[in-house]
Amino acid sequence: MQRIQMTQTYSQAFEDYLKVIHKLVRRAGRATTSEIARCLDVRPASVTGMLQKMAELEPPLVSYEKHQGAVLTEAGEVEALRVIRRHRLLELFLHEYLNYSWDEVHEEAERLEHVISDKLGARIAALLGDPDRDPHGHPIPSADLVLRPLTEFPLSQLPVGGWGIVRRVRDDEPAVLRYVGRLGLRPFAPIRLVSHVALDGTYHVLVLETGETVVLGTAVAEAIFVDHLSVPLMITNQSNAEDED
Amino acid sequence: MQRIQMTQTYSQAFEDYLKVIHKLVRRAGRATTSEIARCLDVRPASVTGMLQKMAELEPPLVSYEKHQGAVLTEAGEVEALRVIRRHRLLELFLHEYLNYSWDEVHEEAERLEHVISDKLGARIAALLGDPDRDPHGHPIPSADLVLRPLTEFPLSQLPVGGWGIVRRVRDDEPAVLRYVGRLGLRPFAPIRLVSHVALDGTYHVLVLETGETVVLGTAVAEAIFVDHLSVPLMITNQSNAEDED
DNA sequence: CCTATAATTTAGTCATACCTAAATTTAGAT
DNA sequence: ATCTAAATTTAGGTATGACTAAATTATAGG
Ligand SMILES: [Mn+2]
Ligand SMILES: [Mn+2]
Ligand SMILES: [Mn+2]
Ligand SMILES: [Mn+2]
Repeated sequence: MQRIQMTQTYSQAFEDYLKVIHKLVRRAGRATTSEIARCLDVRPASVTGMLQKMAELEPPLVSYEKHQGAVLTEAGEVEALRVIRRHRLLELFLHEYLNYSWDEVHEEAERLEHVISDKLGARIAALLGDPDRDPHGHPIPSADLVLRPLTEFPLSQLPVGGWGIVRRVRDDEPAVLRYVGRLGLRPFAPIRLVSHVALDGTYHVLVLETGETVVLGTAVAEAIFVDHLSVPLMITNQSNAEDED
Repeated sequence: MQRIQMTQTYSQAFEDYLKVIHKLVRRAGRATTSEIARCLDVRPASVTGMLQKMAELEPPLVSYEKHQGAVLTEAGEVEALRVIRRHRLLELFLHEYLNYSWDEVHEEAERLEHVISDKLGARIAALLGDPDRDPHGHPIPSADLVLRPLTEFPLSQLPVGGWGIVRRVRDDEPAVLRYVGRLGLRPFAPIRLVSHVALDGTYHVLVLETGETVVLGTAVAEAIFVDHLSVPLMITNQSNAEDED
């Protein structure tokens, strides 16, 4: 009568490694030991040990050769997307139903993502109407684990004078989110990079909705991702990437 | 600027031990090694090791002497009630907002109870209107961790011919919950123990709302807890205990 | 090609939380 | 009071997933 657990389940640690490797592979083609260590705040020696284990599982979650870093296998990709989907659905759920602000959702989702069942994930998705963006604008993999390709790039790479539309903001620094939110730089906000002052590394950005021009440092300008907008309020596409969460 | 984490946090294993010890101490005055082992489905040797650790923490969570079993300390009682509150709030939340039936909530809550923050617990409680019963009728400790004393006793102890009102049902056996629910034996259902057939251990129970008389075996009759009802639809109190979750 | 530096891996520990098998203690029955 | 059966503890292991220190490998400049 009991249905067999078809879905293999992995430890919290493996799931966090998978998410980080997924992000780094997207960004750079492969995930190096030291980058993984930095992202997870563990020592590189610990990463080596974990990569060896993940590569020797049946099926292997990563393809790994000494000194060459790791990439995800098909199985690893699937698991990574499952965790990412749970994470982003949870973020949106906490935001929409439980009064969480966008700077509070990430930390809570970071723990919940490892313990919710497929059933709960599906119920949350249904309640939210099968959404495709989390509160920071990150794309949510579909139920069949397809992740929309990213076209947006850091605000800091917008040409001076160019218009853009905010697509997403890195979600792992609550203080950045609160600051950026206060400035009106939320997903779908049209902006214009008025100028870039190279000598102090600041970006002067017009926020169309408020009419204000705000001044951003490098850290913040690299945490905000935008698409080109040829004319204000007209949305276009383009390609490039780099991300968080 | 960051608030220091005032609230000590314990491992999942410790939290599950605390819940079980709390239940057993309520039931029998103390929690023995083998009872704890049975409840948690681990070996008694593992329990001894955990009790030793819990007793040596600062502050200790249990008071423990070799061969004498354990009781909760003040700190242990507080932590136990915090986990129990999270568990029962989660059960009700899953039931009310996410379409979980009463036989599905326990398993999911069993994992979530260890990872939700105080903040999330408070948001859920607020959304539910600070409830005092979970879907099985179990009392939810108040925000300041007061647990209403239990007055109900197993249906099997109702005198033959006596009226009762269902107060709660053990929640750890989904099949029992589905069965009992189908019979109409849910919290607040008035019933009457029509007869007890000693020779085959069955209980014949009139369910007032349906008008049906159902026949229960010992296992089910001991999983349903009731209060006396002097006359149908008039509620009274009484004392005794024994429980689950 | 050679070397200095950075990245990575290896080796050896530690803590948590479980296990089995063997030894010990307690309690109940005579 | 003694013995036996049940409960409990001790001893010795396993698997995770972290760490440090030391050894090794890769890479880039000269
Ligand atoms: Mn996580
Ligand atoms: Mn996000
Ligand atoms: Mn639990
Ligand atoms: Mn319950």
